[in-house]
Amino acid sequence: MTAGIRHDEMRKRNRALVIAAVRQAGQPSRTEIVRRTGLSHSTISAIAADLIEEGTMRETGQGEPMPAKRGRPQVAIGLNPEAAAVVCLYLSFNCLSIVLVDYRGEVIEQRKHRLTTLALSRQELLDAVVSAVADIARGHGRVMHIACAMQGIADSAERLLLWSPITPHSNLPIGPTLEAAFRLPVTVQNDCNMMAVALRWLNPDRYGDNFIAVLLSHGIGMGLVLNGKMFTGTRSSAGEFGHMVHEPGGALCRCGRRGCIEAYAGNYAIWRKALGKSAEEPPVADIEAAEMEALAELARREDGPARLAFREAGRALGYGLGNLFALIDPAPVAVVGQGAAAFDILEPEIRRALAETAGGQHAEAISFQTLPKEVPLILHGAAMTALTSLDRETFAPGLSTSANGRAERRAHVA
Amino acid sequence: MTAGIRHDEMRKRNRALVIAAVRQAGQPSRTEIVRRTGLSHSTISAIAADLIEEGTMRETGQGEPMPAKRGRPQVAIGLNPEAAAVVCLYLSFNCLSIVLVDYRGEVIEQRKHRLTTLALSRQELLDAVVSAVADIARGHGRVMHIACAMQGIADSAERLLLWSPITPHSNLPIGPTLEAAFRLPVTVQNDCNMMAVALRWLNPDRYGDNFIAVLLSHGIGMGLVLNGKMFTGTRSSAGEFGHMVHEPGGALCRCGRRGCIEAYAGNYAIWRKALGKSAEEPPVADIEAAEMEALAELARREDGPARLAFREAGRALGYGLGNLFALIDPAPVAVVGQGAAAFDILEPEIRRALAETAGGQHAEAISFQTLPKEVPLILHGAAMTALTSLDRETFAPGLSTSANGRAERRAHVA
DNA sequence: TTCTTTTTTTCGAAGCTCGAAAAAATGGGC
DNA sequence: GCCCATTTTTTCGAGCTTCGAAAAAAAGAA
Repeated sequence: MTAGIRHDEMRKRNRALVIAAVRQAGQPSRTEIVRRTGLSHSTISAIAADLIEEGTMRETGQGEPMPAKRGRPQVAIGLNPEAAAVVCLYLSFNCLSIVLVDYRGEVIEQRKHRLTTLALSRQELLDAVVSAVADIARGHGRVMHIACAMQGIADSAERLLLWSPITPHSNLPIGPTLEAAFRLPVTVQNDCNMMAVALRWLNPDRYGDNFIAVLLSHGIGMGLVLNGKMFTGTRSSAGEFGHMVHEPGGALCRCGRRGCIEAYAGNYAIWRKALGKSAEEPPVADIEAAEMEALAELARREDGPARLAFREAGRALGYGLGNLFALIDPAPVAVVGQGAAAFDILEPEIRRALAETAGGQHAEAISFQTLPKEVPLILHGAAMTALTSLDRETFAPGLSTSANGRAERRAHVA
Repeated sequence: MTAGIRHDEMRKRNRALVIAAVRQAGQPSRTEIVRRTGLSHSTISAIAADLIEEGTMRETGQGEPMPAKRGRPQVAIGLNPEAAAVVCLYLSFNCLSIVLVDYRGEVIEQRKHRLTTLALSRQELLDAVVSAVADIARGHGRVMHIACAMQGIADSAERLLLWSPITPHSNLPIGPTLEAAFRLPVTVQNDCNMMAVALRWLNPDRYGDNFIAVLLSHGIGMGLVLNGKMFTGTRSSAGEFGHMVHEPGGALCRCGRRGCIEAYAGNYAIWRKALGKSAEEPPVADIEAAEMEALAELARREDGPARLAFREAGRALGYGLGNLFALIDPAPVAVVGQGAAAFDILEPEIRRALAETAGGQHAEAISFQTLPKEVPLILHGAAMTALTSLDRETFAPGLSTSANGRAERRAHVA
């Protein structure tokens, strides 16, 4: 049983709706917002006036040069870049990428720190993150949110990094640490989920209510959007696609179990097989991108263990996707990361395996898009997560009239 | 971009909220509704008065004898059983179960028709369904919805039975046929989804926002609730858990493919293996419940092919669940149908396999509940689906005041 | 019988959205 | 260069809805 709709909440929701419409449309006119939200001209006029006066939005002359029509020209409205800023960071193996983004979503500043994540102590790792944030936020007064994306299993509610391949430590309190240091709301999310969020913003036609983002890199990750919502099981991890069992008792996986998809399709698995090593060989910690590229080139050129390795990877991925599709019906797939660069080698085998599964009944109709660079995608997803959270929680509840007082009183009581 | 909230829609939603609260609580007082919905006393008083005047709800004296407290006694409110009735039917192998249910959810009448579904022509099957509905609805004027649950793959939007093991025909237009015959809204759903809906109503504490209902019977079916919503992929089928691949290229499945979970854990698979037949043997159409029961008894008593068959079934189920849990995190499981009666034999092997998967990290913590009888569950789920649909679409939009006219005009325009 | 307590209804206030009409801002035509 | 047509945006009054406070109702307790 959800709460009933109160009168003041209606305004709050409609404000949020207007902000969302502007964020999606870029620089819509009031009339365009009317069309998108279904609200009346009068209401949009009132809400827009409020939001402009509060500094959340601003009139931006003519955004795109509208086709010169007769009649009063439309006034474009955009989000005010100075209304807020957010810091987004992506913690991955030996690398901390960090960006400062304005309220519109434009990157203000961008840095990359190299660090040996496996060697750092708990405290050193936390310190590195805190100082990177402090560093990039320095001199920018309006930072209002910090969004963290990370490899591994995150607990979004508690904002912990439960487990990650990049560090031997578990239950890292990234969220609480940042919150204590900066007194700002912090979100902690799995990197693949952030990819999915980004894809949705970048290409809503293709990535609509149901789709899958697969990260093929040293490990295998997945972000799942189902029924129009990011799916994040009970924790924020879910989508442990890479650790579905492909062959019971099969190859040794980084997670210590056997036969996982990742143990056939992760970089380390392809590398291991291509170099003729045993499937029992413990996974190496990292492989240079150039080295994987060289293996792919070799596999393209000649028949041999390299080609076999990629084939086996494709087969594991195909069966895995087929099993997934059996559960959730076929949906568009985005293949992101290192593996996207070698997708030409993987694809035939993926489709062959898919065709043998229930989910792949029309295997040829399933559509893949490849995006080799994952980092910009992940950071963009984190930024949009942070910004939409601001939209809702900071800019929507602030009512301009006295109803505000009422809402606040209620909040204190509850 | 969803539609904005209009003023009249607020009332509509709050009316729906009140109806839902009453349906869940049974016979709440107005004060109890206030507590559940978070709306004010005045609002509840007004909405309740409207709904009672319209005949949707009624005051029902004291529902349960409230503990005699001081003060004005609470007046229990309940749904008016005469406000509507719905017909729910379940079409399964050789059997058509059908019930008439009042608006409160109580069964008024209940019948069971035997028919040889595999032998019937398209038209004969449709006619059988229509005449069964006409039969049970005769003399009950207020039937307002027909809900169909069926084995197989349903297209809920078009209300077709796309494919089913119970008939050689495909794309059966069950929904359109019933709609044409009775001029009533008709819903068509997969049987396992209806089980899940029912479980949620019967035990909301256990079956909350994420859980799994598995039907172990001649075939294997699954209903999935994720993020508090029935998950029904792009069509209403999804959850083809039984056709996830357990062993690539393995045993022959009823679907014609190889290695599906069902080809190890369906009744026909257990029977085939227990009787020492080859895994290549084409699946038989049906097996008597008594015969399966006898096999289970044999497996309990002595080591041998029967026990082996159940073990293999458990192993396939365990790996399948483990792979599912890898994707969606562990969740409570309800095991329904024939297989629930033999769950004592299956469980150890299920847990053993689970423990070898990523999703089964804490295999012993995953909790199973067994419910041997699936039919009442399926019919109850269909009834609740029909009734909540009525709640929303028939009783919530009917505003008592003149705002109604406005909403109707709008609906015509749109 | 009167007082206390709890539930339910009534009543006025405040806020929101809406439709219609007015105002604003521009291009087109003569 | 002026006036009209057209489109966008704002203004204004009406109509609902929710809410809080106070009153009314309906019992048990003293």
